[in-house]
Amino acid sequence: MIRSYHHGALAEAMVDQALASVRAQGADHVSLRSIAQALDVSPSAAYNHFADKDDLLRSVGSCGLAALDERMARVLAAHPADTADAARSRFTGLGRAYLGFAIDETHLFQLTFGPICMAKQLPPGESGPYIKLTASLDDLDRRGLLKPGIRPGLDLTVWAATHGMATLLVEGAVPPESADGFIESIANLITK
Amino acid sequence: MIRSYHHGALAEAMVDQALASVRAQGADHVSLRSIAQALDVSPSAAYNHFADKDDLLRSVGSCGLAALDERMARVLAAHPADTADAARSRFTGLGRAYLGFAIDETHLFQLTFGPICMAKQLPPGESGPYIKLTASLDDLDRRGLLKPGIRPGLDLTVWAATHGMATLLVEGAVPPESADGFIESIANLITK
DNA sequence: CAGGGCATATGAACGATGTCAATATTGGAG
DNA sequence: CTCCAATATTGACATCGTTCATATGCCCTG
Repeated sequence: MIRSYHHGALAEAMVDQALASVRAQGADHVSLRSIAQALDVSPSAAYNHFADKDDLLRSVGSCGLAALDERMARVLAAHPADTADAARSRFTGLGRAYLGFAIDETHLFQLTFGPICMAKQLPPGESGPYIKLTASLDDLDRRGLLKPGIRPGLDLTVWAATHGMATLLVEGAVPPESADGFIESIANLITK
Repeated sequence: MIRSYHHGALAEAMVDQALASVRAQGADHVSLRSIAQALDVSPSAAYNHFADKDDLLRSVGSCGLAALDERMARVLAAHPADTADAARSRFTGLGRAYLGFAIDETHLFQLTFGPICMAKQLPPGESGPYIKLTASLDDLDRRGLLKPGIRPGLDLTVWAATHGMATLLVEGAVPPESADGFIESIANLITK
């Protein structure tokens, strides 16, 4: 089939194209129609695979979350897990990966953690990034590297701090150079 | 003039109406046309006073920032500034005001700190809320209540943390009940 | 192999939106 | 009183998300 009437894998193709468009222009400036046009498909074809434009964007957001998770996974794979120094490196590495994602993939970050995707999606407590954060804090705690008595609720505190810094970076409220210092600052606050 | 041809104060009226609409439905679901219709004015009348829809929304965002600043100012006015205990109360009070604004005025918060308003606006380092935060940290520092050596860069760290928690609250990623515990957790991390 | 059903795509249409150009109205300064 | 500049209107355009009726073709049944 040279150019079959049926596309065959429209769903994936649309997510891919939407992902590229979001990366390039940001979710607000991406139209269903332009995505369809890029795939040589009629605009209404999308509705066989997605309920909404928002439904499609949510799929793109999942890719964003996966991309972030992969960055964090790479950090864990790169650092050995044995020494105590490594425990701290793993923690700061995870933080830098989070902020790096925000800096490198501004638009995708905005979609992934924006209102469209956050509503009606899995509780972030079960997402890969959050689990990795929790595990890293547990690791620090097990080795006695945390300041005493601060472990309860620390997940949320650190997550909020990192996520907040990421949004400030994304909005240009703060220059990218401040990212590393911020991570170091967090690490200094929670470790002895 | 009973119903003059000219409105007379369209600019302010549109900001007021837009503010109300944003509070009710969120900035994404507010249209220029509906605002104009609510004021019995033609849609294009707006363009005598605002360059864009975004330009109008930026004015609404300024109101949001002002509302937040007022909440924080009320906290400072309510707490006496003399005792050392009060210094800590002022700090946590400021944080609670910030999160309270996010919880009570979800939509307005999203607009005020969203991409539309953050771009092309005053650097947040000069905004009322940020200045109040800095002053509060200086106060704690002056009284020797901060952990030693952490003051440099603390503004950014605390701001990011609080702002991050606010966005998580706003997106429903975290329940409102966790707000107070979060503030306490931050205070415990930075004070002796 | 024939044929029919079902998932998939099309096309035209609707209502709404942001924006602009041309025109009309008015209050107030000279 | 007259005329101007500010302000509003009208009408139009392109674009958007979405829906409905219709067309297409692949696979499964007989």
